[in-house]
Amino acid sequence: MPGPKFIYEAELFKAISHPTRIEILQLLRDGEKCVCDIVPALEKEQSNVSRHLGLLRKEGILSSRKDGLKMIYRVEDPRVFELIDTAREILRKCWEEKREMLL
Amino acid sequence: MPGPKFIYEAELFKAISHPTRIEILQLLRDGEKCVCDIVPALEKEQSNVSRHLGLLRKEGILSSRKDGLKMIYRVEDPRVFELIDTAREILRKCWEEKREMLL
DNA sequence: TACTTATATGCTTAGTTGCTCATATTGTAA
DNA sequence: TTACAATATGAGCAACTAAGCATATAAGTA
Repeated sequence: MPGPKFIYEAELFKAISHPTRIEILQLLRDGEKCVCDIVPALEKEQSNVSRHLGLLRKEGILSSRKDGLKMIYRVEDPRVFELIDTAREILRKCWEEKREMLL
Repeated sequence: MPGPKFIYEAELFKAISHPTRIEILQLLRDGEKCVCDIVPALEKEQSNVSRHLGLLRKEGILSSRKDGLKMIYRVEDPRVFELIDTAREILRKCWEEKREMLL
C-alpha cells in the first residue's frame, strides 16, 4: 500500500461527494441509462454531465458500453446506494436533533 | 430544501473524503479522544489536524467537549463507520475484479 | 460522399482546498 | 502576576475542481 492510509477510501468518497454525481447515481438506481437520457434529466450542460460521468467511471463506480451512437452507463457495485442511503439516515438524525434543540 | 438536490449528502461525503479525516474517524472508533492523543497518532502538524477536526465538527460528524486544557472529540453517529466499512468492501471487490482480469 | 446525432475533450477562468508558519486563545500552575 | 501547555485561527500560497464554451471524435443516415 503506497502513500498515506485511507487514500483509496478517501478517493471513493470524493468521487461521490458532488450533488450532480449523486443525482446521476440515483438516476441509475433502476438500471443502466444512456447519456442522452441522463443529460435532460439533470438539466445541466452536456459537457458538464459528461465530465461527471467520466470521473465516476474513472473511479470504478460506473462502467460504460457503447450501443451505436449511444454510450450507456451503469453502476458497478450496488453498495454505492447503501452509502447514499446511510448518508441520508445520518443527516436525518442530525436534523432531528437540531430540531429538538429548538423546542 | 434550497439549491440543487443532494447538496447535503454531497457535503457529508466531502467531509469524509480525506485520508487524514478518515484516519481520525478510525482513531475514534473505540471512543472519544483528546487532540493531544490524536495529533501524535497521526504524525501530522498540530494545526493541520486541528483544522480537520474542526471541519468534521462543523459538518456534525464529530462533537467536542472541553476537559481542562484538553479538547475531547467523539463521533456523533456511529453509522459513519458503516460508511467507511462499506467503502472498503466496494474497493475490495473492485480490486479483486481487476486482479482476476490479469489472470 | 456529406450531414447529423451522441458523446468526449481542450482551454480558460473562478472558486475551493489543504498545507505551513506564526500567532492568538484558553485554561492551569507557580 | 508570569509562565506554560493545549488547541484554534489568520494569512499566504500552491494545487486542485467545476463550469462553460468551443471543438473534436465517433457512429449512424442519406
